[in-house]
Amino acid sequence: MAAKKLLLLDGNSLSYKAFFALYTSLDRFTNADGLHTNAIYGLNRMLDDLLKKMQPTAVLAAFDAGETTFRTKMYSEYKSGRAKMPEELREQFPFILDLLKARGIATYELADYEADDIIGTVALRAEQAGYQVEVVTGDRDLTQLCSDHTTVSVSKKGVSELVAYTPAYVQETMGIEPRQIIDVKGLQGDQSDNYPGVRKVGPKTAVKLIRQFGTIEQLYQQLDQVSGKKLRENLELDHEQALLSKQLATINRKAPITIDLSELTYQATILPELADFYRKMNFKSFLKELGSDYQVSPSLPKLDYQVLTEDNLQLVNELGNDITFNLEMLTSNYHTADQIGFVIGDGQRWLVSQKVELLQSEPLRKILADERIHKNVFDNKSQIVGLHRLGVQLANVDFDMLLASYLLNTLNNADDVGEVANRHDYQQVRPDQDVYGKGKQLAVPASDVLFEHMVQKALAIQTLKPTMLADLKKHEQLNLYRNLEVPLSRSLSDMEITGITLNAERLTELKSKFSEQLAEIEQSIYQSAGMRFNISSPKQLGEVLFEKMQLPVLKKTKTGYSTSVDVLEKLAPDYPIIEKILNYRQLTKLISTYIDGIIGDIFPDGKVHTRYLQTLAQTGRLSSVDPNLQNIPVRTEAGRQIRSAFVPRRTDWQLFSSDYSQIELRVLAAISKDQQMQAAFADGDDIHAATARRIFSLPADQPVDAELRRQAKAVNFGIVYGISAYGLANNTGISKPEAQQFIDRYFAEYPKVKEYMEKSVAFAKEHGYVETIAKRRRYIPEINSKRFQQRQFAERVAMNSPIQGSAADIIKAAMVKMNQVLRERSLQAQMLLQIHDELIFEAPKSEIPVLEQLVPQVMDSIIKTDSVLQAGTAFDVPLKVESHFGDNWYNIKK
DNA sequence: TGCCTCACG
DNA sequence: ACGTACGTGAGGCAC
Repeated sequence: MAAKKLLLLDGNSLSYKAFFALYTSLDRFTNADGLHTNAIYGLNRMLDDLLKKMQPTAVLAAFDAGETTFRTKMYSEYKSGRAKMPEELREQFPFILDLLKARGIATYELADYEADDIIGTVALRAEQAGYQVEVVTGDRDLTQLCSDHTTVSVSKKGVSELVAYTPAYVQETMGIEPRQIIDVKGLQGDQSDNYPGVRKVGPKTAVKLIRQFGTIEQLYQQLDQVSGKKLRENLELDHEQALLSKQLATINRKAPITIDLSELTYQATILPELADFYRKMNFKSFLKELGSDYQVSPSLPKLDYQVLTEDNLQLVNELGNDITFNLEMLTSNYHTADQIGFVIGDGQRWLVSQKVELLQSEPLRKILADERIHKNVFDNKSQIVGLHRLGVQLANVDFDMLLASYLLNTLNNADDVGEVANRHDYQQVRPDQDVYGKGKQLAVPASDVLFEHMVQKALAIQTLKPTMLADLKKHEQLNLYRNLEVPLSRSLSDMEITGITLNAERLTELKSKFSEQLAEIEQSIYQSAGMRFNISSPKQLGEVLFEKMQLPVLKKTKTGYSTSVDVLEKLAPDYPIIEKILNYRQLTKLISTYIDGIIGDIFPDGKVHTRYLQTLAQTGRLSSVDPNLQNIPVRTEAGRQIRSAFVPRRTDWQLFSSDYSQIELRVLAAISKDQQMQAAFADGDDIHAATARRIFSLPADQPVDAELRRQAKAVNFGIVYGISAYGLANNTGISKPEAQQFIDRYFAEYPKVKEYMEKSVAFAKEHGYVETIAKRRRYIPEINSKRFQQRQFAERVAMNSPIQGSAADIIKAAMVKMNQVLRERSLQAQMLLQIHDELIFEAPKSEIPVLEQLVPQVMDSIIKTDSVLQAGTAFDVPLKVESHFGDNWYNIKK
């Protein structure tokens, strides 16, 4: 029989060690529920190492049961004055117990006893039963247990390095026997456990005395033989304390433990629960180490499904009226992705196929378009667009799992059913990447694998629907979900499908123009530098400017010299090369991103079909990809010319644009209820000038100096971003004290704005999130972070998100309404783009007068007419909309 | 893949 | 003492 080996773990001290070893990464280790996982992770790493190294046949992890023990009864000050356990660690203990359970490791705690006593008692019993015992702890106190059969390993800094204490090692390093450790501690006391020992006796003296006398008791019997008068006096004075301290230091090896050694048997087999646990904790690397068998929870029943063919299509007619559907696509861009199959079912019956053309058959087409049948999908927009490519309609989408997940918590988003389901405690779906691979390996798997995966996804959607809808209700977000985001997903699909027409010739024309200028500038830069180099390489450019040419270094980045615009602009007046570099940068940016980039995105129909990401931005804004049409240049003339390539679909059509004027400041005025600011908007004032008048105490009847207006404008921006003096100073070139003065003046003039900022932060601290006028939430767990920098950032987020997010709510509501109104009036005009505070349409010239009246009317009345926006308190600020039109985007004028 | 830079609101 | 303006996407470089 193999040697019996027992591993005893000091659960508390090792958890502490693991927690602090990964303390700097505290915020990187969180799972979907916001639980910190660093200690759990660190402990698991340690377990992996230990189990491999020691190969135990039995394992026990011992824990402290509570704060009061027999020791506190002996001495009430025992362990008092200790720093409280950080909340970020405390919350991890229940899961540490789960981890151990999932690893098949026994755990034990006992009222009135510490983990040490459990370990001491079990170690003794195990020694007697013939075990080799290995104790692992972060606490040196346990070294008193080491013997010929017991080794005590203490983790040093971090958790990976262990120092093994054997009797020989104790003798060698301390010059005493293990059993004498308690005598030494009795004399010297223990600061962290808060018991005193004998005054003026430290480790050196204590060891010397114990080496001479053997034990504390023998020492006191022969006190007269102690050398040193003062020492003798002190020993005498603290006689009782010494004995008490020894008692406190002594591990109780006869604790009334009810667990039997036979219950500690450990088998190194992997349990399915462990994989589930890793998934719940978001431990991707550990999950991977388990191997492919454990990537999916194996405890599932085999799924039943039928493969649809032309011959059994009537099966779809037997489905109920709450249907889950997914058109499976291989890549994320659903405008172009390979459509590799579909699944449709009602929870009772699942039907699958790889032949997406079957969706065009009458029975399927009819069900998908049926207004009376509820559909559940993962991403409505992708489904509408994907089906549209097949000429199939999708109606009455009741549940969009991705949208629901995003509204519940903006962080719970991914273009993957498995990942999103995971964040809602549903662990049965593999991530797409597992099934389809990535990069070069991306491929459609064997049909049974594909079908199984598609059905798992559909089942997840169907299963999570009731709980997620219930959660939305709890958040009071059903209105936001049903009447804003879901309808918006349809409007966005329309916009994406329509696309915007590009004049590709115009782009190539601009490219040759820019390229010519670029070639000249390039040569001129090489001449100034006296060498050729890659100007686009920040590294090489930094070397040329700051080493070869010896320009002053104003700012550095992590990896070298900063060559960003703000740095270069400061240098520009003194060094002619700088202007050329900035010019070079601008032209290369225009060519690569906005000319070559966009040309690469043009579809055969001559248009670009961007995708609006509806579930990404943490504030509730949209974003735009492939291509990004929300950052087409406008601020410089050269850049702006790119816009001339964006044209209406026909020459007798026009582009029409309406934008909200200062929507974020109006939102701020409304939600803060600041009378001064509201009055300025009600009177139709120039808000930046009005702000300048107030903070600089200018007379009401005089025009405001342009420079002062500019500064006031910067302060207004700063306010919206969650102001700090440092940030304002940095961004405007004024000094920090000056910036602080501006801010103080601002808050004095707009007191309710200040109050709003404070309230927002306080709300976030109390609830962990902030919300917009439409009840959109953003969770900000960092608001209570111990780290100043993180907390500071979280506070700015708490101030800014309701403002940016409410503005997003408003324009989204306007978009839904606009789409509806255009349809009702049977206008040919179509909405094409949304750029945060601006909507762009194309329309026949003849409809322009209609739009000029209609669009601003819808946009500025939306706050009064839309039910979703009424969720919050009254919005007492008028919205202002400005409109423009022209025959291309560059020419859009009033 | 991470960093830097720069385009927009 | 700390070192930030808020929210995004894309391209090029260097590893």
